[in-house]
Amino acid sequence: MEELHIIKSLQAKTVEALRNCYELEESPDSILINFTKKEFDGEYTIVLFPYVKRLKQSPQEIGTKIGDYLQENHDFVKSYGIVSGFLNLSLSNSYWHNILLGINDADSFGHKPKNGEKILIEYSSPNTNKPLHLGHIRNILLGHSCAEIYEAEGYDVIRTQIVNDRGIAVCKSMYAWQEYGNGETPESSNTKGDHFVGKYYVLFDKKFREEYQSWQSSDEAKEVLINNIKDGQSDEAFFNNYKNQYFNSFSKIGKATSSLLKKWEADDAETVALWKKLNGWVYDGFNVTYDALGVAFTKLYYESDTYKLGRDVVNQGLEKSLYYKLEDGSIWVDLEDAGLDKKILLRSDGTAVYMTQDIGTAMQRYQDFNVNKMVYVVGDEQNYHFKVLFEILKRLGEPYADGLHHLSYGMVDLPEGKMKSREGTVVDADDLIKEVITEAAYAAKDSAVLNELNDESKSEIYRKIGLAALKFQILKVGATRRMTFDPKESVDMQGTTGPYIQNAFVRIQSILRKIDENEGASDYGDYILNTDEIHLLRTMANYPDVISNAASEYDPSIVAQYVYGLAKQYHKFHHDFRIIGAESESAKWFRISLIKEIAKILESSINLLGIEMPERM
RNA sequence: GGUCUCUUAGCUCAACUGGAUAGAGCAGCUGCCUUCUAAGCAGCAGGUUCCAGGUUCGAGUCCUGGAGGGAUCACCA
Repeated sequence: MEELHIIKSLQAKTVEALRNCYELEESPDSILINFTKKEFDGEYTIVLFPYVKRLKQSPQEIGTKIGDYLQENHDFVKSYGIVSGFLNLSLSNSYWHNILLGINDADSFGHKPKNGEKILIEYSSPNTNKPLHLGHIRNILLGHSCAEIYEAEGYDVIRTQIVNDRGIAVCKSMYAWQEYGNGETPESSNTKGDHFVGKYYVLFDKKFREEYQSWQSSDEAKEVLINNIKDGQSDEAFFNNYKNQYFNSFSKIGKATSSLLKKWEADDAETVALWKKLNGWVYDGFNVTYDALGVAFTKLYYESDTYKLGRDVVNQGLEKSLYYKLEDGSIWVDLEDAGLDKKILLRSDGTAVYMTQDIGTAMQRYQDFNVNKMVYVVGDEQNYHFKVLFEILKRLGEPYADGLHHLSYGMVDLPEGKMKSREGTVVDADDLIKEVITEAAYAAKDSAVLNELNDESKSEIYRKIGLAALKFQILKVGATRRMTFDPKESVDMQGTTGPYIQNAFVRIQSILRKIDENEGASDYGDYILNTDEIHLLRTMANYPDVISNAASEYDPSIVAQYVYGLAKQYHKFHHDFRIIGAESESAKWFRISLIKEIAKILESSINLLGIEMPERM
């Protein structure tokens, strides 16, 4: 369906015009074509400035020549107008009819055929010691949406995570549960598993602080204080700083926790069983949240499996003298010629650091899936880490090194400022999901349409609407941007929101339900489109490019802006024009096929954001 | 302090990657439901695009300097 690619086609015709009129060879991509501003006539605008100097003619002259050429040689160009340096083209009525037919014929308009390429996308990747929060939601939605977008673009997509299931944090929950839990379980306490384990993580912290507090008045503490305090430092400031050292050197429960970690690393059966039990609860909890958000994964990677990966690769790098070894045995890579620093890859005791694991994991994934592209959806606080990782993989000559991308998204702030777990301002994912659904139900309480439905259908609709509000609010913001999330706005259902878009779809469905399909569409080929219809078709025809653009930018907000724009255009059209009661039979049937396709594109594009359409609302 | 990054209407965000008079939503004010779903539409008001220079036909967008926020500079992950 090349004909549907209006801009590409116009670029090609413009190249042809420049060649035939001026013997000027231009590449199609260099021809700048925009949507015509609404205050001027026309649909597409060719920017003429670039040729003014080279052709030594005025924009008026160049525009006239190209305009005349296009009009004479390509009958789909109906007319043109020149305003300052812009050549505005109007396309013919039959051309727009063909566009609509083409969209209708397309199997799944906007989606590209399989291109045989694979892409792996890593997202979510939580720690297993506390429940998911608002920050994870942004991560998950971005990752899931990118996966959908790449699938639409023709890729095979592997959705994955690296679950941070090991380390001292997990052991804290384990210790606290063992010590204070009295055998309590998520079932016995009727608590979601991740929240249950998170409770013990918090409890650990509380117990530790209590222990630390009382230790501070001991003789031992006084001695430490006298020997280590800096001039001018208050006792309080000293102890605040000393927390980690206390944990490692003096704390009873700190020692107990470290010993759990050592036993875990030594594969102690009892410890591993405890670890598995708690992590199992956490996973049960996470899965509930993933289900609620409608996301799933192809394969999960666990740090407990991968944390030893990468070490032998480091030794290989050492042999190729990509890396060097210090006297203490630690191994480093020097990336200063790439504008980066020196980075440790193996500790002096021979154990791996985070970077090493990531090298090993990337290789593992390549082995597992033979992918040429890998995307990491990780917050922008790790920008430097990924620069280094990608540079190292490049130097190792990994075959996928050019296909690596860090989808670096900005942190989510609240109107009051940053989320801080210490101050209890972290927005819990499950609470938030529940809240938006409740709010959607509340907003619908007076809806005559919905009140006719049974409870099950109603709550399904509330779920779709509430999640749409939440997801759209997050995804409409450019992925790399830091964003402010106002919970009050997330339950807003008016304006630039998910429900606004759903409503456009629902209004179409409502009309289509009233159509008697048996009546049969009369031929509407002679129907003369009005400006609003042409502009709708122009937006619709742009959908494939929007997907491609969103994919190459790794940015779902491009799709979000698009689908909002289409919904907005439709709402106005719906308000201004009658469809069933149109002024003529041909207008009626043209509009019916038009809105059918609008509905399909609205649904298809909002699905790329992980949002579902209700039939009624 | 070094490096990276951000700053657009009262608030939250756009601006097709250098193109026409910088656009939406929210909040505020005003209209429009016996007519296909008003979770809608239309209107009013709101701007020195942080500041100062530079590049060119043309700058919110590019370059330099400055101000203010954020991130990061571990043998943590």
